[in-house]
Amino acid sequence: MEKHQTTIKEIAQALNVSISTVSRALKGDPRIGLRTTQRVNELAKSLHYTPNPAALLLKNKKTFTIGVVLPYLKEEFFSMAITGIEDIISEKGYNVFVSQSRDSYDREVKAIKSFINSRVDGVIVSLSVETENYEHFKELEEFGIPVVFFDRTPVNFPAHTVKCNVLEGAFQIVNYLVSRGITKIALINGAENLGVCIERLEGYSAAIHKNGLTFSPEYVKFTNLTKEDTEVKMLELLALDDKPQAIFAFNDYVALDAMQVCKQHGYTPNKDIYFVSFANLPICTYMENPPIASVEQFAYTMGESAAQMLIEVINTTNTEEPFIEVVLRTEIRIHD
Amino acid sequence: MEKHQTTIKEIAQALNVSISTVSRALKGDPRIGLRTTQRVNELAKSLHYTPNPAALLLKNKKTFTIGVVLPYLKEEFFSMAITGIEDIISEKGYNVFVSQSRDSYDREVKAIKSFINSRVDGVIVSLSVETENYEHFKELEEFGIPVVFFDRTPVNFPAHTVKCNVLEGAFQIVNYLVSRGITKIALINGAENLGVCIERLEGYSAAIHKNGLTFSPEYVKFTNLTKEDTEVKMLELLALDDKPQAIFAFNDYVALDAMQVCKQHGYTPNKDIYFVSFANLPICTYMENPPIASVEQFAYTMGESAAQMLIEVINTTNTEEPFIEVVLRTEIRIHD
DNA sequence: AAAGCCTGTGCAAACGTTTGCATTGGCTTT
DNA sequence: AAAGCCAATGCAAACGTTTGCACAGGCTTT
Repeated sequence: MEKHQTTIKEIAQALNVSISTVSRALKGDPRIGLRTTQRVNELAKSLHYTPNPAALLLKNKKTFTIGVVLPYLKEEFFSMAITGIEDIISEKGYNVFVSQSRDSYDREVKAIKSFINSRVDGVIVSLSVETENYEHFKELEEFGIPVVFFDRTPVNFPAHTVKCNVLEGAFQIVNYLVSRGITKIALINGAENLGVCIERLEGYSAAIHKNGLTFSPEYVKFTNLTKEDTEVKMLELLALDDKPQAIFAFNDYVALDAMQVCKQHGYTPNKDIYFVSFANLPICTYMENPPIASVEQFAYTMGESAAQMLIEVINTTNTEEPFIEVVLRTEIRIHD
Repeated sequence: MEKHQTTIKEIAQALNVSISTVSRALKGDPRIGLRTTQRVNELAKSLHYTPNPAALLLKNKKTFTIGVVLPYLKEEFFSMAITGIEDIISEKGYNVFVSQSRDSYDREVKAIKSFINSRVDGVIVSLSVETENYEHFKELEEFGIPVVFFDRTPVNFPAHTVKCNVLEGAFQIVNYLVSRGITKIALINGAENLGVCIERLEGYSAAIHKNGLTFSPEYVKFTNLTKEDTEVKMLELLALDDKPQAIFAFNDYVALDAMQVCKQHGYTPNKDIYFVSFANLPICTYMENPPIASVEQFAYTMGESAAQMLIEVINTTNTEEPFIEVVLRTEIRIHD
């Protein structure tokens, strides 16, 4: 009903001073007399005055809004990351637009365009599996909107990034398996266009070689992360003459999907076939049979760190800064 | 680097016409000549013109932005609901601000205040467990910002709401247990100030009475939804002389926490003690031992429906509309 | 007592749009 | 050939702020 929003002008009229006096009084400008400043602030408070953000933007060219595009909120890794982002960003007085790409390139592009339209001050992205083309981020650049990528970062496209040391994590976890006497280790990786997948593969093969094992291409599968595709790839592994003793999965979701296939075919996960993965989702603590080890991803920290970095970049006037890359340390967790 | 954003004014100068002509041409005003309209649109496109939202807001008093506050994104119910919201809202050209209350009243209030500051066109809320006081929503009302509540709706506070028929669902699921010959049924409910909890209790006791069983107060517990509190309440139930044969949990998360306590004390869930719950999270399909039955919550549909309702309310000029209440039908799912 | 100097305030332009109300000029009427 | 008309366009105010500059009046200097 009371659709009315108080303006500076009304305060000015009520107090019989000029608009500029009110404006200055509200931000504590020392040129305004103490008495006036007080009266203005009191009235503003009692009238529930809040500055109109549109007017501010028009003057300041700043929306105090950032956009976040990530694959799926329902994946605990991402919902935790966004919590980290939210905590940092809201502390600095910003708001967060959230958009899910659901691993679709088109949705990701649409989200970015919409962020451009609403003139966000910056964008945080974790790429969809489908994304191979980075034109939409170049467009962002043309508008002077900075971007920070986290976890799923682009390949051959210099940018501000936050990720964990995937290569090292993959290396360590494969090493761990070998140390337990397991030598036939398969990898169910994500799509090859994601940097994090390439690094997993590199870490995996480095560990294989370092331990004097032979790298078998038929042990390396790529899934597009859907349950269906993961099932297909797992079945292929089970159909091999020389079945793997352990599966290193792209993340816990892939591991869970793969484990189901095992069960359906009479194998007991982590007994007949061991599983390890990336992510270490809290939800796994509820499982009967979680992967026996996983590489911690520090989702919350990654979100915080990306947000922190974005704020810094936004506040940097010098536009020709070099790109910042943060790599979080690696930790592997043993679950049994 | 190219921080510049094209304005209508620049297009006007380049084409040697007035600003108003450009403005009208861009929106296809029939008063502008075909030739001019074409030239304007071409240039606008090649210059990547997008209208400045601040200027639009200043004129139209509309941000095409809505705010969503909900407890935890990491709970699958909420992340699915927000997907439904996003789908509807983005289709209508709106953007979504997301904020998590993490079941804290203070955070919820802060989120609402921040939405007021940024002049969102509407707000969708699912209450925190702590919320008993609705002043912050009254403030929203004073600013003429409509609110729609979903799932966790307020008590004794008339508002637009979307929820499922919790009472009926609770009734049916308790009935189901009784039909399997189980008569000693405990309820681990959420906090009493949430309407959805009151309804669970009502449905539970209705089913108890209808089946001629006696209602035992010591079988009814309230948890603040934290793992710790749920554990305490579950232990209390296990300590009873007359232990319950089945637990009806507030939702799947509470059920999972309670089941862990069972296991730690040597009881096998769904064998020694049966579990049923609300929510039916997809993640439960990965569990060894999911609750044997759950009440479907239709998270995505609820989100869609809330968003749809909000858009309608926003577009209603008549501010004195009665409050709309949508109640989704109930379905229970049997898992064994 | 004139000159200068603070202190406190106001004016008006600017930000990028939209829109009610002119204004222009060519064409059709009579 | 004057009057009138319509199509096409332009002017300027308004939305709520910020801010460089100007101004008034009282006070201190000489």
